Amino acid sequence: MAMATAESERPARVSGIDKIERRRIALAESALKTLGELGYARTSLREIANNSEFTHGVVHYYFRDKIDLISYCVRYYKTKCARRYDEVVETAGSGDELVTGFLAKMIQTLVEETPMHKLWYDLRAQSMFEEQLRPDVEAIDQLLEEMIWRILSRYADLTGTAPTVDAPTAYALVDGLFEQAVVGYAANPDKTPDLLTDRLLQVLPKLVAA
Amino acid sequence: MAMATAESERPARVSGIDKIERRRIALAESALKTLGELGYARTSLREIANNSEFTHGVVHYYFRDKIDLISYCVRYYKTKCARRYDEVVETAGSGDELVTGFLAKMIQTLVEETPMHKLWYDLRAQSMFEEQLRPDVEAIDQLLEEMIWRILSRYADLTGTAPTVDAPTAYALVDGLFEQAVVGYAANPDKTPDLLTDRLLQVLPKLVAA
DNA sequence: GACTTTGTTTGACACTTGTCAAGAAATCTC
DNA sequence: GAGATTTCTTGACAAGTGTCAAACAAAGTC
Repeated sequence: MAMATAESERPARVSGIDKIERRRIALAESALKTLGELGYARTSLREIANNSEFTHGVVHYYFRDKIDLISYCVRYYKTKCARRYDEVVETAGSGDELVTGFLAKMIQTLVEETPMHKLWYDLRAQSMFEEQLRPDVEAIDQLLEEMIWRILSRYADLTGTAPTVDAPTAYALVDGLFEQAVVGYAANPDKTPDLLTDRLLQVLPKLVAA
Repeated sequence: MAMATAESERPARVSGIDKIERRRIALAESALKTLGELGYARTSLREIANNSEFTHGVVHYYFRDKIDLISYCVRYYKTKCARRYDEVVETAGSGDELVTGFLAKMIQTLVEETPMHKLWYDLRAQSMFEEQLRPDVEAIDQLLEEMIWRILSRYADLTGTAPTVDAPTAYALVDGLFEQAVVGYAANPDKTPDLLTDRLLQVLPKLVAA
């Protein structure tokens, strides 16, 4: 019973670490589901535990505190989302094909993973008030910026042009449109995907030039 | 004791409704101050009351419940922010002058009213989870969109061009850049204003064409 | 087998939250 | 002035929070 307040002490067992990591992932996945539905502010550790196969005590066995859990969730989440368009970027043979594939994937994730995107914008807002979230949020933002930049660069390549904005600008623009769509999706799930497509089609060509 | 003497501050007689409205505004202003600092999630009614000259019971005398207060705050806030650039739009005599004035005002509000902007992005995120906030948030979004559109239209006029994107698109783009700046301002208050200026200068000309 | 380590449940703690109500104080009405 | 009305304070409430720790179960080790 010496480890009740688990500091930086680690159970020195390799297979154990693996098992621990597995549990943490399971907890994180469950937490992400709840977080995506309720948002950061309204999600409690008990609620997370309730929507999982574990009890609320287990959460504290695997995570130091709430921020530690959320932090882990955010980091886990980021590994799943920033490579979403890689295949499209690599396989597209023309500018049009790239744009089409990119838009299709973006609409797909907007529709199928709405809760995750809502959570992301929520967490980014929370990071303005909760310093502990900032590093993780910044890291994801960086990843997303690079993701957009890969797409824009490739698009320029395929169309024999060059980007006319830098990476942070391109990301902010596309992200602005996407966030607008995520927010609007709640009120208008039917129209929103087409609107987003339309708007991106307006904008993308303006971000490159010969 | 203090009764007979100085009453310089107290308005002698105000009609009941007016007085109530005055109190609500005072409460709202106090609440906005606290909300801007702590964010929606971490702001309690008691905290609001503590940072004001009232006690926590008064809040419930003037507002039905918490959402009623926040709602009122949001509506009060919106009346103060969406006309921020009107003077610039009306007085600018050339495209350059308009852009310069617009950028100056935007940087100014970014720096001087950071908490309000943080709160706004927080509240917009919360509205995705809390339905009662949605109507107010939508109304503000609409106002901001119109504000941006007035600027872009005028800019087009002054430069003998026409906008090449529609109003929602223009708003999403500018808002994406501004939100990026608000989030970044916490980590990097020195560089951020210049970066935002630079990025807007990159983008604005692309939103009009002859 | 018995013993130790690891994992889990359960229940408690101290605290904060929104809400409300009873009464005090100030204000208004006559 | 006295009485009625509005405004405010205070204290309480039930519910929910993060956190922790002691009892319990399981698994691993000798």
